[in-house]
Amino acid sequence: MPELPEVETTVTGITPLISGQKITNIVIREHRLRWPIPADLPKTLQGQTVASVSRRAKYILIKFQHGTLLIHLGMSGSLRFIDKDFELAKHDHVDIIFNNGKCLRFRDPRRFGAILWTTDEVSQHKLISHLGPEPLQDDFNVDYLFRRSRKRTVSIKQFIMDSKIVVGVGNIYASESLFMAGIHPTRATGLISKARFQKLCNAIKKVLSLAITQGGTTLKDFSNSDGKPGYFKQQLTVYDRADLPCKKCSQTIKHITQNNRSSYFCSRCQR
DNA sequence: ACATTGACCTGGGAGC
DNA sequence: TGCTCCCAGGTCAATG
Repeated sequence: MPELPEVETTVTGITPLISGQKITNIVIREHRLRWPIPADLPKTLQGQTVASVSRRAKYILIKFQHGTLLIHLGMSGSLRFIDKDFELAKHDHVDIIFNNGKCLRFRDPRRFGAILWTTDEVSQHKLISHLGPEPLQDDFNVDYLFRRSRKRTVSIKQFIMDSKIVVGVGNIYASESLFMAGIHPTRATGLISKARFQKLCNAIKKVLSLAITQGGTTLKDFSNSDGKPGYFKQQLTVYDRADLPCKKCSQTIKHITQNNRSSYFCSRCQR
């Protein structure tokens, strides 16, 4: 269930557990993810020590002396830190095994995720180089957002979900942020005032950082066999609340489809 | 450069 | 029970 907060939580969770640990082996049971897992990955990483763990957009970056492992969780991926002999489940595609008997296990039923190796500077990587700023950093601000928005005809929801504009705003948090900012999801991006972009920018930062806080409490135990699906559901103000009353004004929440993705909004609170 | 659409996968739930 | 259909938290590649 990975949006940015889930990825961030995963990174914070596994960092102290795998940093400085030496890989003894990598077991790949299924190579066919979004792109094939490199067949020589076990050979590449055997005996190597984890130098650092970080995140860029929704990519988990595990750095070694001579390169970086890029992991993306796609729609249904997860990483768990467990004993290497922990019972295998369906869709447990990859084990990264450490010399302390522990294991980072990648599970991904839909196989939209990715595990790739690069020896280049990560920021130059094909999947990373075109990405926009991180939403929680200072270069994502109203001036930037307003400048990029001019002459754009797409709806504001599509715009904030465009990773070239800003990374990490997935379908849930797009709806949530637009509600908080009081902006209708179909509104044409190029016609929105700077004042409203200020609200939107603040909302995106607020919604994501709040969700990260929540994720940190519910997913903190990475040795558990299972994550907790829907943990954020109680916090949602509009997402997946079609036909339910708006938490602010009681108006019925509406559901529409934009570019084949669900959008939820309150037609009274959002204009 | 921008906008739109299809593609990649499996699983779960609704409806019959 | 079982079938079909639809939906799902992502994002790249191809096309106009």
